[in-house]
Amino acid sequence: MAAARRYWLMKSEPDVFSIDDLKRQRRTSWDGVRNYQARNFMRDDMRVGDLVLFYHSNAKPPGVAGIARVCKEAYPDHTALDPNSPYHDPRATKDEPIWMMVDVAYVARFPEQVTLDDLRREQSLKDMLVLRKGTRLSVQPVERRHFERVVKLGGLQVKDII
DNA sequence: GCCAACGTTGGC
DNA sequence: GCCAACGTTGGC
Repeated sequence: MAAARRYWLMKSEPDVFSIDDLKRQRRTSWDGVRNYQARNFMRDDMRVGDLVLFYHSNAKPPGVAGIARVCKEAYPDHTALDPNSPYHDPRATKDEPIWMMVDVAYVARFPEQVTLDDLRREQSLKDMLVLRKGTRLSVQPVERRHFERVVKLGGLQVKDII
C-alpha cells in the first residue's frame, strides 16, 4: 500500500520563478535550495504525487499563488557544481553533491492569490509554519487540513486538483 | 532600503 | 562545544 500523500509549501521569488513560469514550462527542477532542513525534507520525505502550495516570497503582496505536484523524487542539484551558477557551492563534488532537488509539475494557478494577510486572518490556519515569526524555511511541511483550506481560499475545489 | 530573525562559519 | 561575527531571508 502506498504511503499517504503529503503536503508542502515551497517558496519562490516570482521575479526569479513564478507560478506563471511554471505554468508555461509545465514542470521544473527545484534547484537552488541551500538550507539543510529544507534539503532533508526534499530528500527524505517528498514523494511523487505530493502536493505543494506554491508561495511567492519577496512579492507585493506575498502569498500562495497556486498548486504544484512533486513529479520526480530527490536527486543531486547539479547547479551546486557549476561555477557560473548563482547556486554554486565550492564544497560540492560529483560524489558528494551535498544539495538535492526534486522536480515539480504545474497543477493550478489560483484565480486569486491567497495573500499572507489572508492566511493570517484565518483562525483555522494559525498553526501554519509559514505564519510563524522568523520561519524562513523555503520548503516546509503543511498539514492536509491547512492545505485544503488554502485551496478553497484560492477559489479552487480540492477534488479538482487531486 | 531597513532590519529582525535565523543559519552557518570558524576561532578558541 | 561555545559563541561572536557574518550572511541570508523575507516582510515591511
